[in-house]
Amino acid sequence: MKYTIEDVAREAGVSITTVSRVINSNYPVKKETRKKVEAVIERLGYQPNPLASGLIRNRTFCLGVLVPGITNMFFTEVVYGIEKYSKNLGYQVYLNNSEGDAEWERNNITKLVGRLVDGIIVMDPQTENMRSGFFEEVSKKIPLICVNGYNENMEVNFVLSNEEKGTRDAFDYLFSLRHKKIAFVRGGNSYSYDLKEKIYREYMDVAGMEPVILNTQDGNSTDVVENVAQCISDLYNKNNPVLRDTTAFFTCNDLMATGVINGCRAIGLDVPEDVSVIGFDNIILSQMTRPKITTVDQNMRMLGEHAAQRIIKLIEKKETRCANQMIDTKLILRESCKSL
Amino acid sequence: MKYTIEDVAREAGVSITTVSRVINSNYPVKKETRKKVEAVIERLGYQPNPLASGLIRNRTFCLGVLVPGITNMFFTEVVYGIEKYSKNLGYQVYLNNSEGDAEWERNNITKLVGRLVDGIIVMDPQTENMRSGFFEEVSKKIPLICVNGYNENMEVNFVLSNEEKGTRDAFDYLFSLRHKKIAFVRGGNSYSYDLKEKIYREYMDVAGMEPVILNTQDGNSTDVVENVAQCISDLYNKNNPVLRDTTAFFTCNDLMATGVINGCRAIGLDVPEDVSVIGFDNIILSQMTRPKITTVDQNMRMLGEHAAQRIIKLIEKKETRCANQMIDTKLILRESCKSL
DNA sequence: CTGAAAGCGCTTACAG
DNA sequence: CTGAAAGCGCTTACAG
Repeated sequence: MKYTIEDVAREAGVSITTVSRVINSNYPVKKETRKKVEAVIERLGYQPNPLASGLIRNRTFCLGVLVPGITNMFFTEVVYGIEKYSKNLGYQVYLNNSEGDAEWERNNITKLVGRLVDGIIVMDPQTENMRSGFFEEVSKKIPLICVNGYNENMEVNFVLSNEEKGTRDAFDYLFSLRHKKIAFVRGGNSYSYDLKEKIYREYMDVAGMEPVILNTQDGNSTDVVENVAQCISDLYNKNNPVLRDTTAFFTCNDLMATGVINGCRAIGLDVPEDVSVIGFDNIILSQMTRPKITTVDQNMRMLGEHAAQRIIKLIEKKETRCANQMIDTKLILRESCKSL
Repeated sequence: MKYTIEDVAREAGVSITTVSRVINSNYPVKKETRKKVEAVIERLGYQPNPLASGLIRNRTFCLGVLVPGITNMFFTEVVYGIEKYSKNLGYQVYLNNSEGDAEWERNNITKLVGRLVDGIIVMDPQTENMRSGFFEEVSKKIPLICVNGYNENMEVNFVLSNEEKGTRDAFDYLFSLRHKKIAFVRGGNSYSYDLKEKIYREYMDVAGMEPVILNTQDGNSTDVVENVAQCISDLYNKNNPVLRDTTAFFTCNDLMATGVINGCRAIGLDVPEDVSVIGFDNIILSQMTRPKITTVDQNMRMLGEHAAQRIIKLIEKKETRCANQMIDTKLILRESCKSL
C-alpha cells in the first residue's frame, strides 16, 4: 500500500504509537486525538500493513483449509460454511487441495504452518497421516482441527458429523422396507468408510446375511460415479450370483449412489422398482438425479461453521483442551428406495 | 516458527546475510559455505518467515481468487485449475466468496489488496463494479484478471472462454435438428447472459421467430435449479401459449438446464421426446442427470490454468499490457436434444 | 493520555 | 565471496 503509519502520524501531528493505538483501540486515547487520527486515516485511505503487524504479533488472521478434492460438492459445502463464519470474524481462508494424497497433505500443511496461518482445518485427513502422529505434531505448533476423521487415541481436536447414527438410521430404514440382501459400496482408506462398514457388518450379522462389499478406491472424486457404474454393470453381466440376489445398496456417499443408479440403468434395472439405493451426505446432486436419492444429510454447512467456530476459539482463547464435537445427521426420504 | 535466520547463522558460523543468500540463491556463495548452511537449515528444520521477507520485498506469493458462489460446480472447476497451476509455482490461494453481491466483491478485493496478495483473479465480475471503474482502479495497484466478464472499454486483463462461438454452435445444432421455436433461459446481470441473449435474438430474427425469454434472477447458485423448474411448470400450467409451442430450450448454464428438465418432468413432458434442452458449461452434473445434458463445454480447468498462468506472468514479468485471452468451447452431444 | 526507542525476522545496498 | 548496518512497517514495554 501507499501510505504507512508514519504518513498518518505526520499528517495528524501525533506519534506513530498513538496512531497504532487508535487503529487497535488497545490503549486509551483522548477522544479528540482519536477523531483527528481517524480523519487522516479516512482521508488517506490508509490500511495497516498486515505483514508488519503479523511479524510482531505472530498473528495473521488467516485460516488454512485442506480438502482432499475441491471439485467434490461435499467439501465445497463445508468450505462454504467455514468461509461464511470466519469471514465475519475477520479471518480469510487459504484453500488447499491435497487431491487425497498423503504426501501432498503433509506438504500443504507444512507450508501453511510456514506461512504462519493462525489455524488449520483438515477435512477428511489421510489415515496415513493420522497414524504416523503427523497431526499431533502439527497440533503442538498451531491450532488444528480434523473434520470427519476421528481416532480416539489422538491428541487432536475433532469436529465430526454423527456418521454412526446416520448409518444406523439408513439401515433401520432399509430393514423397515424389508430389505435384507443389502450390498455395501465404499471407497479406499478413510475413517468414515471403515466406520460405516463396521456397522453394516453388524446389521448383516444380526440378520444372518453374508456381507457383500464393493470397494472402489477413489471415493472422493467425481470419477467415482463412472467407476461404480462400470463395476455394477460388470458384476451383473458376469452373472455374479451374490449381486443378483441384492435388493438394496447402501453407498458411502451420494456420488457412489449415483454410480449405482447409472450402472443399474445401463443393464436395464430400474431404481427403485427393481433395486433400492440409499446414499450418504445429501449433496445437491442427490436431488437432481432421477430418481432423486434417499440419503443421510450430513449438514455440511453446519459442519463447516462449527469447525470454523472451534478453530477460532482455539486461536483466540488459547483453549488447548482436545475435545470432539458431533453434528447430527438426518435421514432424507426421496425416491430411490422402495418397500419389497 | 521456532528458529530464525539468526539461529542458523550462529550454528553455521556465518553472518545472516550469507544465510539469506543461501536461501534465496541470489548472490554467489562459496560451495562449502553453502553446504554448511544448508546442513544447518536441514538439521533445524528452519523455514524462513514469509512475513519478514514479504515486508521487505513486497511479495507474498499469494493469489486472491474471488468467486460469486463457491457451491457452484462451474467455479469449483475453475478454481481447481487455478490452484493446480499456481501451487506448482509456489503460490498459494486465498479463496473468497462474494455470493454474487457487488459490495461484498469490493470489500473482499480491498481486503485482499490490504493483505498484499501478489495478484487477484476475479471470476464473473459484477457488472456494477465493471461499470464504475472499480477494477481499473484496483488494476493500477496490483495485477488483476477478470475471468468471463468482458468489457472492451476497460483497461483490465481478461481471460475468457469463447462463449460467443459456443452459443452459435448450440443454436446451429438446434437448427440442424429443425428446432426454431426455441425459448431462452438466463439469469440476472452478467456479461455472459447478455452476450448469449444477443446471439439468441439474432438467430430468432433470421428465422423470423419471436424471442421467448425467461429470466431467473439468481443464476449462479444451485437454487436456480428449483427456481427454473418451478417457473417452467407454472408457465405450462397457466397454458401460456408461447411456451406451449416451444420445442427446445437454450439455457445459459447446466444448472438451468437441469431445472428445465425437472420442470418438464413435473408436468409430464419428456425430455428429449417432447422437448429438447441444451445447456452450457459442461459441469459434472450434466453427465449425471437423466437424460444426460447436451451442452457446451467451457473447459473450466483450462480457463483456471490460463488465468493463473496469466496473473503470474503479470506478477513476475511486470508485464502490464492489457490483453484478452480466449479459450475454446466445445459442443458436447448427449441425450437431451432430439430432431423434430 | 502520549511519545521515544527497541525490536519482530528478514533483505539489500555498500564496502571490502 | 562475505559481513556490518540500515531499514521494511508495525507493536509494545517503558517512562513520563
